[in-house]
Amino acid sequence: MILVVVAMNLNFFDRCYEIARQIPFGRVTSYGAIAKQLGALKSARMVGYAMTASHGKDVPAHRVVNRNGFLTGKHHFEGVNLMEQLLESEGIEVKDNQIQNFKTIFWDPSKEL
DNA sequence: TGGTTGACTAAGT
DNA sequence: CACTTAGCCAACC
Repeated sequence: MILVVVAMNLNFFDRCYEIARQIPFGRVTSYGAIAKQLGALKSARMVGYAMTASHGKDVPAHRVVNRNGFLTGKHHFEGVNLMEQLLESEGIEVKDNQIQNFKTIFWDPSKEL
């Protein structure tokens, strides 16, 4: 068994990326929802942390916000407006750091994946 | 190498 | 209803 790594499940971070990558265009989800899908509801923090390390990867981190729809991670993007702009370019309305109609465009990975 | 920190959240006081 | 505690765990100092 040389390739133990192959059989190894993806790391927590990588799993976060896998989920985040599947968020549909124009939809958003929360850290907690992703964590829940990973079977680690109480590890929502790690999801957010994973997003911090998601730079350079194919992860639409801007579609992931906290459970209130607030853009708590906007300061981790290049410029405080980038995250907001990306969302708005997808038809998502953002006001005062909060996603409007969050409940409506919320994408629940545990239900729609 | 141990303590602090953080893009979170739910439950308790 | 505002504030605190607890759980999670990698990165950083």
